Amino acid sequence: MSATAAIQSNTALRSRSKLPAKPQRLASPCSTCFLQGVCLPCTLEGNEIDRFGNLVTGKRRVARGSALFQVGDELQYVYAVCSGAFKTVIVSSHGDETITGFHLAGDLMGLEAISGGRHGCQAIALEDSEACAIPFAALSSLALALPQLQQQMFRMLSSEITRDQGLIVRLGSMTAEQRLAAFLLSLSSRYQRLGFAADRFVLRMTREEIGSYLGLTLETVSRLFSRFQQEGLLVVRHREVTLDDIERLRRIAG
Amino acid sequence: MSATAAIQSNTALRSRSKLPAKPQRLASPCSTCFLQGVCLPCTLEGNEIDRFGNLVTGKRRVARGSALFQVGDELQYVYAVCSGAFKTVIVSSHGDETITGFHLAGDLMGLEAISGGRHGCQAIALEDSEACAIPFAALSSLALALPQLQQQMFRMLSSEITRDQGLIVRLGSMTAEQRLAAFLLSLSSRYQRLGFAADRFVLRMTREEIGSYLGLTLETVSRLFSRFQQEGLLVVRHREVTLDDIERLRRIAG
DNA sequence: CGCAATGTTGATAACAATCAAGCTCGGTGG
DNA sequence: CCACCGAGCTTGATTGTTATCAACATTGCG
Repeated sequence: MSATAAIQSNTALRSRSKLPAKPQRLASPCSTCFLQGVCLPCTLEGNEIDRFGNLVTGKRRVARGSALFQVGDELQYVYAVCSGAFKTVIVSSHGDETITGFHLAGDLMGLEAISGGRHGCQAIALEDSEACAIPFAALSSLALALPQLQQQMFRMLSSEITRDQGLIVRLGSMTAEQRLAAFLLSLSSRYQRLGFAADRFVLRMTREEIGSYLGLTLETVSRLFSRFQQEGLLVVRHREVTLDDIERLRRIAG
Repeated sequence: MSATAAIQSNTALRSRSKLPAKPQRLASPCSTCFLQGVCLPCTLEGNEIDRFGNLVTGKRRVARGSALFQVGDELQYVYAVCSGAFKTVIVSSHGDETITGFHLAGDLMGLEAISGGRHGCQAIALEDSEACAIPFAALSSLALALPQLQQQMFRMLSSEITRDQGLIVRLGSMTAEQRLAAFLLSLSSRYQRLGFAADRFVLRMTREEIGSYLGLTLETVSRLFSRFQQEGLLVVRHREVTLDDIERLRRIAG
């Protein structure tokens, strides 16, 4: 196993799912999922989790580079990332692509489609990944019966708004340096939340993808990584990043 | 009445509210509101509208420049703009302000607070305005009983996501020129939706506020207005804008 | 192994920011 | 009623950050 793989593989969380499942007849996928506590149904209890889990008809495997859903696809499902990572991309009328988000395990995707009934972006796997498909109509119906679930859905939609507005602030009024620092800190805390190290992780995306997300060119991103390294803020080797001075990164990010 | 006022006052829609209300005992505020068809309860019917309207305990008057809610305020209400206009502002740790949205009649504000329980931005009136305060807890409860209402809330949250992601794309990958063109077109269609002219309106915000929203300085915004006028795209006099070539603006906006 | 994809670094250019000066308009007080 | 004042806006000169263009290095996949 390479050093890189040792830093971060899914085994940390995965191993939990290998514990013997409770001998329940109707055990739903969610009741044995290693993402309990992070994923959508995290505020549900016992029997509610099963009712929710029974909605989740299929786990989709998505190969690196392929799409989980496409722009224009009718909204049938919202998706929860089980493993791997995705990017969501908006394609303009001229064909240029902007990445609006990176999505790790436990993140929900496709919420932007609820208003118009069709997906307004595409979700592409950054590595071989899996996502749970949750039929939206059934999810809404169940949410009428489970107040906790409705509340959680409101919260997740609202989180997406909060996240997007954070990005708006960064794009609108921060320098390239501040944006990259904030991006790295955000990744760091998300990995930490998933049980990984906060100061050492592997980027799942290219410099160009980071640039697209941050409104910068890939050259600028590359130069900034070099500069941050020179300044002793981090060590970067290809996609492997070690944050050496998180406090100073925070000050830079503002 | 000045020429400016004639172009756009609320009388266009207001007059509807002067029709005699149905002689219903429990007529709620919403059943006589001139924003029916635009506002949150727009998919509800008859009796449902009244149940919804009874939640709306108070219409808040907000003087130009004052806040409807502040950063850190506990989420008690979400707000629907009745008249006037608001901006929502995020204040960074360094004290600099970024405008994340402008809100006209029928728009909902405060949705970003659902996830964290506290408002993450402040809403400031751009002119003397009114907003309906809707208690969020009661709204959620009612949504459990009225599937149409739940659905509409999901849709409005999702619209906010769509709107924010549109702004992300503009900030991340469009030139100053494209951003301003897109901004004007967006205002245009929103005014049209409210029953006003699409090609002639009064800006409710300063150049500086437009700049903050678009990630530009006020000077750049001012120069762009001048250039657009020179190029025959529009006529701008102070806050009064007439769009003369919407088609070309669309091509610029991309 | 070879090639395409990805990443680094340098030189130059462009777009928008900053700094600066003066204008317009509406409100206020003499 | 008029003059003054200040907020908001316009325009010009200059600077600076980041984009663009270009060359080359590295990597990993087929």
